[in-house]
Amino acid sequence: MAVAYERIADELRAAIRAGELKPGDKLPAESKLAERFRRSVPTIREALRALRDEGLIEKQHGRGNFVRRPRTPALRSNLRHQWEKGRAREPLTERARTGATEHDTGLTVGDLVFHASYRTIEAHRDLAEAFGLPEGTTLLERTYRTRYAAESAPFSLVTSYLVHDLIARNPALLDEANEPWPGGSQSQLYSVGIELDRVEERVTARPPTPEEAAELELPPGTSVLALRKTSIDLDDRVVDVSDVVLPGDRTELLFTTPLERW
Amino acid sequence: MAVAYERIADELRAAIRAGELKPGDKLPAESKLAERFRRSVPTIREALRALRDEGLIEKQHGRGNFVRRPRTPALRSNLRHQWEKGRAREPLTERARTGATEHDTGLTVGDLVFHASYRTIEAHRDLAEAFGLPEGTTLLERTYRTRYAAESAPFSLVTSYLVHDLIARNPALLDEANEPWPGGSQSQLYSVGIELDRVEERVTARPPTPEEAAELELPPGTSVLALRKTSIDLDDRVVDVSDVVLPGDRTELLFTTPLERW
DNA sequence: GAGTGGTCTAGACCACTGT
DNA sequence: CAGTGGTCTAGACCACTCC
Repeated sequence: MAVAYERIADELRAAIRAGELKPGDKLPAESKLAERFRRSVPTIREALRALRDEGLIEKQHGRGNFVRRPRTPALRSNLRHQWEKGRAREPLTERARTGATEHDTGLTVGDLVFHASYRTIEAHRDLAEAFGLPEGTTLLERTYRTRYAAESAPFSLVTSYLVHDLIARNPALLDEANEPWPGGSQSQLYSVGIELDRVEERVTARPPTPEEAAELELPPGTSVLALRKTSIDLDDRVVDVSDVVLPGDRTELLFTTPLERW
Repeated sequence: MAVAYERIADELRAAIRAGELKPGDKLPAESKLAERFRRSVPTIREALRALRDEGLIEKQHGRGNFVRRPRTPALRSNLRHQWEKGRAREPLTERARTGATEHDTGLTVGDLVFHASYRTIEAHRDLAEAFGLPEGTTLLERTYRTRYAAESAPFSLVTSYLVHDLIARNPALLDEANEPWPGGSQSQLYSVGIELDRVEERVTARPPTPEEAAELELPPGTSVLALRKTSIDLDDRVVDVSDVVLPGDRTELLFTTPLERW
């Protein structure tokens, strides 16, 4: 114990928690801290790295080290699924007005930039299990990015899988040029006669891969929420599996569980 | 670009992803890697740190660097809330048989070790907002730890808040010596005439604080799930607010959203 | 150009693991 | 004891930001 960089990190952490250093404040230069604590610069940097890994500070090359501001999180509620289900059978003009993300965020369609790309793949083991189908089943893989028009980073990375044979009845569903499909996935499934019974979402947290960190513009010292959404129809078939990666520091998932009366 | 430690990390990462280095495998010693890549040891360590921060490898002092094995996650389903509600009014003997965690995990009561401590506090702003009550309202703060008998680290850190005046009618609720209360929180609330209408859970992900990392025995390069559970009764009152911290690498949250029929 | 953080070196010494 | 990772030094040079 009593390792130098830990003592330094403890002291700075205490100052931040006590509010002596407020969000947005600049820390003294690394060379100044080295003088103050009578340690070499690399040792100071070790302490600062620990604080960065906790999400407490942010390093800005050429500018300094700053106390990080907590992010205001975007909300994603599971009520969106019921809302989307109600939307799915509405006339096109109504559906086109706004989507589930707009419903969650209170934004309008013009605030968001949307991109999708499709390809067909064969189910590997993980996906085959999720669908309850044999390995090698043909799937349609759809990759989605949505971002605020004013920001460069998308707020989620979505990969959705559909069983090719289930949706091939409506060829429009196989063409990415038809995205964004007004009314969302449930409307697409409705066009081939599928109605959802329930949605299951599995949530875990982990550090981002370098690819995810780059695409979501995540600073070091942040986590992602990994969400696997499984949509199940009235016949208990899994009709859609979606993997969603969300930045942990700017996303809040809200799940409401209604309870039956006594 | 083309920074030395990034190239080295990329090469090792590719080897792990390709399966050339399998989970549990030992990497070459840092000094060997330094020779192989013709770089100094600190540079190698920088690359290894990046891989550790991604959760790909694990450092073991005096032994070596190892490819990390994926953890098998414990499941926590929101169906537990309805299950607990049904349980709350059962006779004591029935309630004592098993709790919600046992329901989720399939374990029996003897597999788990439980600890609780109580104290009264005054609501600060964050909590007052969550309850929709004035700041300074007296709350009962309950801190819970549950762990597998065979493991030393708890699998969750739970802090629950109840409005003191709402539950004071039953003095047994104010004494931590009565924990674990058979049937859980909903049974406790039932003893003062409260029935829940719904449960709301807000989920975010972030790196652990050093205190959380120590208590949950989290290795560096892991994230936690931070869950705030709000219990709302039939009169739309918030009757319980619980903050739950779960290790991201060994927890999976499952939320099922049933949908109304067309 | 001054100030600041980013990368890297070459090596010392300590602490832990296993034989 | 040998092997390995953990901490730390003192300094060089590069890259970015801002005046």
